[in-house]
Amino acid sequence: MQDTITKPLLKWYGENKRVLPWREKKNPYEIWVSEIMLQQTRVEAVKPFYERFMRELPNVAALAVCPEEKLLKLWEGLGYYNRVRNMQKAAQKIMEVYDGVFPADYEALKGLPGIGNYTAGAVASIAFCIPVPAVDGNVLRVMARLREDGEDILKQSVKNRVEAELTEIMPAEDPGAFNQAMMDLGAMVCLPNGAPKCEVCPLFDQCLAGQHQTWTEYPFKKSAKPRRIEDRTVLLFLDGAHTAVRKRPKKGLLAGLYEFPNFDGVLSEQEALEEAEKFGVTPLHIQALPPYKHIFSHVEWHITGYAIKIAGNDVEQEGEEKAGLIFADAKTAAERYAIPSAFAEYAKYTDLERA
DNA sequence: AAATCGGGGAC
DNA sequence: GTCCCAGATTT
Repeated sequence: MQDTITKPLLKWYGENKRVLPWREKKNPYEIWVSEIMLQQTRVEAVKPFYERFMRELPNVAALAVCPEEKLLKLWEGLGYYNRVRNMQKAAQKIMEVYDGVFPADYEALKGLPGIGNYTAGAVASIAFCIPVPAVDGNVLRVMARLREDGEDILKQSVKNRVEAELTEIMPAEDPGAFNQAMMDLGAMVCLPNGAPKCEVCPLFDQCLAGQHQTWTEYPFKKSAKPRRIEDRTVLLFLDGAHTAVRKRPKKGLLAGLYEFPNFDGVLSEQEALEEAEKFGVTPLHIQALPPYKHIFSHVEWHITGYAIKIAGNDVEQEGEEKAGLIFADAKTAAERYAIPSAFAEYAKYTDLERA
């Protein structure tokens, strides 16, 4: 039973595997960084972030002591920002508890912040040749189709069962290749949307969904709860040289990142001007900006934007803080502060008055 | 078990 | 619009 899957799979992998930056080397740090970035994130999206991150922070020691602002800039636009904060906590733990050496142990890896079953399996198998499975969305899809298993793949019980099944058939020689082969198969052949390429699949002969052409039914996922919609109003303060940003709270959505001042609900021009005055600036003119819809996983922001020209003498110096706002040159702000996409959308209007 | 946490590409 | 991506953590 084992060979009917592993043999053709590994043969296919040897001939078709993708060339990826993190596959060139096998040191645990490089594997780990790639796996964290790849959580819920497509390979093509990760590539440029990975190259830059490895250049700036080439080892555990460098990551452990990196200032948070720099860390967030390196992650800016990648999303799920707790990933990088957890990664730094893990780096610090490795320095302190493991004397700077990555633990070559599955359970020890799972004990590091941000490393769950999947990532522990991936790092253990790829970097340390430990025969443990790495079950991600690709693997769950491949397995559901192979078995025509209609259970909800989001259920923990299903993940546990798939892990157990794979543990039985894992080859001891190169478990990393086996795990990556399953994932490459899911990403390149057993496609999530549209028709899978069953005609080139090395596992077609043992795939029930392939044989019965029932692949549209697998994997099954309980439909997600609809996102709630929130109205927000963003204010872009402009005095000809500066714009205003502020740091978001330490917890919750986009924690610790920077934003343009914004408010719950849809503010009228009058209300926006009143809010502006509370910051101690003198609004001279207000202009509506194009509305923008930003979609997160579980919430959707419908954003109303205003550009508000303020008196030039409101801001006396670069980087000045005033009522919780940081006034800075737009270009400087972009270089210094991590601004997530929802707000970066409005950064393109910072030179509005010069137009 | 359900909710939270980003962003973007493919259809 | 929908789906889903080399998921983990908190509630």
